Amino acid sequence: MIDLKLVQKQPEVLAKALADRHSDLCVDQFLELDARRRALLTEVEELKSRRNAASGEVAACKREGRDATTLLQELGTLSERIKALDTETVTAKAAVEEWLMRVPNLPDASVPVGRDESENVEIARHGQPRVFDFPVQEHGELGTALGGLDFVRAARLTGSRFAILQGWAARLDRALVNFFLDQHTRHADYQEVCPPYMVNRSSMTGTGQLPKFEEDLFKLSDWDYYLIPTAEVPLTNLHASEVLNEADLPRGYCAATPCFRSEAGSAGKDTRGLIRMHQFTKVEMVRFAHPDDSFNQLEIMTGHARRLLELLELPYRVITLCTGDMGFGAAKTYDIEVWLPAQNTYREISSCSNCTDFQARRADIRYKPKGGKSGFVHTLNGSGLPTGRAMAAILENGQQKDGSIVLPVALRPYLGGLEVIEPC
RNA sequence: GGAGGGGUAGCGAAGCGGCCGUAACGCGCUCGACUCGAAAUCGAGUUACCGGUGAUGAGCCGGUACGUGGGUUCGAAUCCCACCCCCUCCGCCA
Repeated sequence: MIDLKLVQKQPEVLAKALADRHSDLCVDQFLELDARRRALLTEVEELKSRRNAASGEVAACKREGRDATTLLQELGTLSERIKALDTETVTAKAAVEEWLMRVPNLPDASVPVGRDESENVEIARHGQPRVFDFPVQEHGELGTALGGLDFVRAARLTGSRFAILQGWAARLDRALVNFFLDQHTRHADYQEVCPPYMVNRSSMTGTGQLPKFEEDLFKLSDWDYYLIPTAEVPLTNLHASEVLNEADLPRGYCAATPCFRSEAGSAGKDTRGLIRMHQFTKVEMVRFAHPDDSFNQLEIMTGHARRLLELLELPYRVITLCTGDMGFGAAKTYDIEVWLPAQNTYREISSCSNCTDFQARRADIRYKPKGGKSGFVHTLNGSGLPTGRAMAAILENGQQKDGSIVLPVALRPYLGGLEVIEPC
C-alpha cells in the first residue's frame, strides 16, 4: 500500500507513477472519495466530542445524586445520529482503503519509464553462450530421453503444467535446493526457514497478492487458505505486525518451498518443458532493510542470485524492468535471465525486487530506532533460484552430442561426485 | 472433537460499567543527578493511528483503539453473542 499522506499532499506524484505504469486508476476520483471520508469524520468526531462531554456530566450527576433525565434524553438522540453517521463513515473509509489496496507501488526514480518488456534495460552480461557443433535439443526432450523427466505420466496423474522428476532428475532437484541453501546460509547472511506452504488471506494481502491477483492463486475450497505462489509470502509475513529493532536490520531469510501458480492467462505460453509449471520448487531470499539502505540491499541480494549462476557456469544477463513491466509491489526490479540455447535467448530465472515500504505498510512491519519514532521497514525479495528453470539451463547448456549432460563442477559434490548424466 | 484458562503499550502484567488508555506496578528505552569513568542507586520522560490547525515539522484541539466483528447501554477493557489465535488437560492422529 502506498502512503495515504502522499496521495493527499502530492497527488501529481502518484498520477505520474500510475501513468508510467499504464494503470487506469484515477487519482482525482480517489481524492473525492477521501474528501468525503474526511468530511464525514470531522462531522461525526464533533458529535462524539459532545457526547463524551455530556456523558461525563451524567457521571457527575449520578455521583452527586442530581437528576439527569433531560441530559439522558438529549444523549439518546445524539447517539442515534452518531450511529447513523458512523455507518456512513465506515463505508467511506472502506472505499478509500479498497482503492489504496489496488494502487501499485511507486517506481523508484532510477527505473526506466517504458510500456512493456521491450523497454526493459539490460545492465550486465556474464559468460559467453556456448557454440554448439551439433543441433541443440531443448531440456524437455533431453530430460525425457535421459529418463529423468516424465510429462506424459504427470499429465495423466494430475494435468498439464506438471512434471514428474525421477532418478537423476529428482536427485538433481534436491542437489540444487541444498546447493542454493548452503550458499545463502554459509556464504551470505540468510537464515534458513521452513515455512507453511499455505497461508491465510491476511498474509496474501500483506505481500500484495490479494485482493488484486486472486485468479493467479490456488485456494483451498473449505478453508480461507491459499497455496503459496512463492516463499516471499510466508517469509515477508514472518514479521507481520511486529516492530523490529533498528540494530537487527538488515535481516535475511531464505526458504526452499514448492510454489503453486494457476498461470491464468498464460495459456499456450511455454507449454513444453519445465519453464512454466503449476507447481515448482524455488529457493527464495527475503530481506528486511532500513529505508536508507534498501536500494543498497537490492544490489547485494541481486549479487547473491548472480553468484549462483556463476557457480553453475551458466551465462546470464541482468535487466532493469521498466515501469510498465514491473510487478505490483515493486519499486525497482532486476530480472536475471539465463541463457537457454534451445530457445536461443535469455529467459528469466530470478527476479529481485525492492518493495520499499509497500508491503511493510500492508503487513504492518515496522522498525524502531533507539529512542526514536518507529517507521516502516523496507522489504526485498529475490529468487535464488527456482530449481526447474535452473535444471532446464543446466541440461541445455551442458548437453553433449550424444545426449549426455556435463554437470557444473560446483554441483558435483551434491550428486555424489557425478560428472555426467548418461543416457540410460 | 470435548473441558478449562488466556489475548491490555517494545516486553511482562494490574484493572473487570463512568474517578482506568499520555493504562497502576515491573522490565526495557531516552534524558538528568551521583562518579575520574562505569556499575549500582536516585529523579524525570517514554502507546499507536485518524481528523482539524499548521509547513508533509513542532505544538495545540478533537476522535479512535484493551485479539476480530457484532450487540446491550446515555456511556463498555469491564456485560452479552459469534469468530480467530495461544496455553493446560482429555480424545483422535502422521
